[in-house]
Amino acid sequence: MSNPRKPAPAGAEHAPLELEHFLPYRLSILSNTVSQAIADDYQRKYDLGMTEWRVMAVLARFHGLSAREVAERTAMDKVAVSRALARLVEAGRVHRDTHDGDKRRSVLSLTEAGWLIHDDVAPMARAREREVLQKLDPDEQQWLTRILDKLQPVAQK
Amino acid sequence: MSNPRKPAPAGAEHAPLELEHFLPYRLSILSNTVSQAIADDYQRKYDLGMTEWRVMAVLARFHGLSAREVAERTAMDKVAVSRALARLVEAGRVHRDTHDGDKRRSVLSLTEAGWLIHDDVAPMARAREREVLQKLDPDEQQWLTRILDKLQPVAQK
DNA sequence: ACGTTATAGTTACATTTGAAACTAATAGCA
DNA sequence: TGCTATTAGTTTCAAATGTAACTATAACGT
Repeated sequence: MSNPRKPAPAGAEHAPLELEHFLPYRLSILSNTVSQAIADDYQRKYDLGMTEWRVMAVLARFHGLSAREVAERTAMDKVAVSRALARLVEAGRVHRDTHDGDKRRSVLSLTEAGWLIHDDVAPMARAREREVLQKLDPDEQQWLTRILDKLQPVAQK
Repeated sequence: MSNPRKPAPAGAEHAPLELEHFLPYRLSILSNTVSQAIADDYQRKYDLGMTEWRVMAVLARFHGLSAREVAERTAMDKVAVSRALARLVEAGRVHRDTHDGDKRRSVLSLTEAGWLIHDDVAPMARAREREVLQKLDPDEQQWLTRILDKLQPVAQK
């Protein structure tokens, strides 16, 4: 497999973008690869989408959230959350009650079945994360955390 | 707006995932935000999708690529490339020839109109990237590059 | 209490995306 | 040469996603 090099443009006053050094491009590939690797673990096994898994993850931490609160915690929009919840409730993985003083709000929690799935998937997800992080030296890991912390506010519009 | 804290689960032997510290989750939000910020610049102005822009970017650097080679260089799959090219050719932004010795292959290049768009969008994209990077100190920028270099192989399956 | 405005959540529609099947052309090999 | 396997690229169908409109309930101001 010889590398099929192609010549750069003739005139070359065009300053084309070098995709492979372009931050947004690199981030997007890395992000997709990492997320996909994890999703592969549970997608087939439980017929569970990434959005559904994220909803389950926050419901595992916070009891009795409303759909809107789930949306905040997952950085998903309310339509995506609504759809994920519809599937999760249908599948008997999430229980949906109505708030006492406000009939608009739902009160959400994992069911027994939901917990079983969570307790299987969460360790797998953590293990995958570890696999990725172990490609980095400890100091690189720390810098990465620090960098993500700094860029986080950019992401939270 | 008081922070609506909710109690952690009672039993607490479930070890739920803390999404906001979970690498894949953070990467995905950051990646989406950054890419979207850039895409907003050209999406409306030129009715140009991110996939189409990426195709244009590699065609600006490498002349006469085939669709498959574009797919390799953009890390997109061939179906996505095929669709992006269909739109670009239709819009008169990319010229599609057939390879001399192999009638299956296309030989692609930007048209005059394509170059005009490229020369407008590329600097905008670079400027946005700079905006993001300037949130980081110089040493953090260097670490980020180094970290991405190290994780790159993970992403290139 | 009443009309207006805002909020929680769902539904509907249009667009995007992905996987698999398909077509056309080339390559490999007997 | 002729048969089979590959490769380039497109089409098709289903699932995922985004936007806007909609329903129901609650909050607010008078």
